[in-house]
Amino acid sequence: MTGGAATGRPTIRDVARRSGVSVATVSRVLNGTAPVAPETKRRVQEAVAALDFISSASARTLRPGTRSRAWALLVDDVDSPYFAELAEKLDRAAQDHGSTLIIGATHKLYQRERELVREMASRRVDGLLIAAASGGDRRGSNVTDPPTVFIDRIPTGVVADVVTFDHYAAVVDQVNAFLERDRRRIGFLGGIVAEDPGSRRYAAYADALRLRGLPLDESIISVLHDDEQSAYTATRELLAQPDPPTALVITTAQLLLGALRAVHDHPADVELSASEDLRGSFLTPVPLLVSTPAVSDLADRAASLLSARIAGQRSTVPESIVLPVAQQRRR
Amino acid sequence: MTGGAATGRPTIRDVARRSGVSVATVSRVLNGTAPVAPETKRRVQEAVAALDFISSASARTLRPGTRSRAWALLVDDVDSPYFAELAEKLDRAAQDHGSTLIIGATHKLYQRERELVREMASRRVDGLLIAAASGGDRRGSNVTDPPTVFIDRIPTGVVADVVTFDHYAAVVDQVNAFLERDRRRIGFLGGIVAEDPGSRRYAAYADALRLRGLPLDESIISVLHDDEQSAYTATRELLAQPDPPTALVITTAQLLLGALRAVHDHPADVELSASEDLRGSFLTPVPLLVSTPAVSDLADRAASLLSARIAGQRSTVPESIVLPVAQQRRR
DNA sequence: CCTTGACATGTAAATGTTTACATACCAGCA
DNA sequence: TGCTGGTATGTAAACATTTACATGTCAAGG
Repeated sequence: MTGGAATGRPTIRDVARRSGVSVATVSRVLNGTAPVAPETKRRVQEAVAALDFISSASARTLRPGTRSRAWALLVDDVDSPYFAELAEKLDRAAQDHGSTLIIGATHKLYQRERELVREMASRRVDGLLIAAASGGDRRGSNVTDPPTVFIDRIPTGVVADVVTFDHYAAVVDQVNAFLERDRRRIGFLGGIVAEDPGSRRYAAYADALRLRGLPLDESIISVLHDDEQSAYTATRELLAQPDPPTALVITTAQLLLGALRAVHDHPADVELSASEDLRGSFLTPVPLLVSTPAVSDLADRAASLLSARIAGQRSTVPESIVLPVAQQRRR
Repeated sequence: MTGGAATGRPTIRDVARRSGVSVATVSRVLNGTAPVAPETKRRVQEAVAALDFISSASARTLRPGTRSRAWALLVDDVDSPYFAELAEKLDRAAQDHGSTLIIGATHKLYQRERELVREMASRRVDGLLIAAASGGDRRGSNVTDPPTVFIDRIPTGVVADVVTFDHYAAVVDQVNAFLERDRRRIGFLGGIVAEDPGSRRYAAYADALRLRGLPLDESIISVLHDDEQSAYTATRELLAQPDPPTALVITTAQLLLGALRAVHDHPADVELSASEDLRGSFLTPVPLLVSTPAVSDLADRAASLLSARIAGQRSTVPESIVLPVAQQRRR
């Protein structure tokens, strides 16, 4: 039994013993921080291989001034299509910076988000990427928190680095596109999320109509839970009215899915637009305009902003980056 | 400046100093491991709150016999629809077990997978969930590795815990469903992945045909890269032949997407089946039968198997769980 | 009054790694 | 010979936390 402690993993001491040198020398071989005689180096490497030694990140991180080489990403849910692309890009970015990405899902519970922030702080992550709803107020969060970048969510009560899309302009574009196609009775289908970016989208819808002198008609506005079934029901009800909308502005992918199912099951003369895309949206039975935010750009910007913060200047004034959103016609 | 080391975070010493007790007492208050006088406890908690003290997971994990309370999940890519559901469930499961899930993407590179396994070992995760392609041979991996459960991938060269779906039976069911509907000229569209589960699916397709006395016709079998564009082209070519297939067995969601786009753009008398579903698949222009594996069951089984391994019996014989796959008609 | 034991708290060792500092050796040179 | 300086290596402290062990106080029971 050469083995170290209860974990069963060999330690640097085991390697040192086996190769007949001190732990310092082993460390130097491992990190190449100082010259080591070729013969010694060979013996150490042999021992490392034989024992399958893997140094403990915990012990390494313990020393002051050392990075944990871990980034944390907080999202609402892991299984949203928007998240998938974001996580993919951020994972690559973190990897490019030699770090591991730790993902936490808040399920839109602010309480859970706070827990996760502490959890990540406990793991001493080098940086925090928050793409979660963050319903609560962030005031009072300590300055000793790790550097944080908010992604597509504008936090309340704190000035921080933010990278976001211009969701407002995107919805305005959608409304204008409808008007150009002579669709003037434009309804709205959105989630009840009071937070960003849902609120920005509704504001854009309302403002765009007002600007064109069109009335804001509550009978064709539906604000509901962000799930497919609710959207299905709501769409059917909206379209079954005496004077139904001829176009619908939809916010999320979930809602789009429900609306598509509704018009698929019960054809209607309506056009749709959505702020999130869906794989397979080209199969739409009705004309559809979707926003295709460049999520990979978003991720890149967030990653480089974060890595800059980690690298140094925490005193600099917070940055706020707003990316434009393109629209794509699916039919 | 009460602050501790370079990280800027207060340490347990800072809390001790501020509340006028020893570090041991602070630890006891934090963990409730021993009785502490009410007044003392109050003072400590006050100091903890004032300093926003969060104990270092690294330091805690250092002691032998201590869990890191982290699980690692290795997947091919973060942005596959199959992964999303899996990760969501496993994240919840890990949380239920008081652990954090760390996700790593291998991008189907075996080299990267090996790196990640070491990386996770370095972070001393309590358990490893591998849902990645694992093209390589796992022989020689050290016994001191953390407890590992393979998810929907049967590793070569090692006996380990495995939870998987009966993909073979699923494809056989698909073929039989076609035959019942008098579709006898059944083609195949699959990824070139030599590994599991792609290989199992092709075997099932071939066996099912053979069993019914049908020929294996290479002109309606297409094995290609697992991306949408390849599938689009391949589908068009298959259907443009003199004697085109009247049905297509498709493996992945990516391929299904391409095939759907092809038959959407160029209608044909063909029926499809797929081993993975797609949100919005109900919009299919042709009859479609999809496998709907109960991913949440898979995740649950994997999680409880892993947690059992972590809890104790590593010597027990490896378990192999195979879950059945249901089929759903989308049209 | 002395002993016993419960309870509250402190001291210090231990965990795995890195690194500042010390040591040892050896060649070159005055 | 004695010094200098470079190279290879060892020693031990530091990091943040937990915990075995020690210490001290106090009340109850003899």
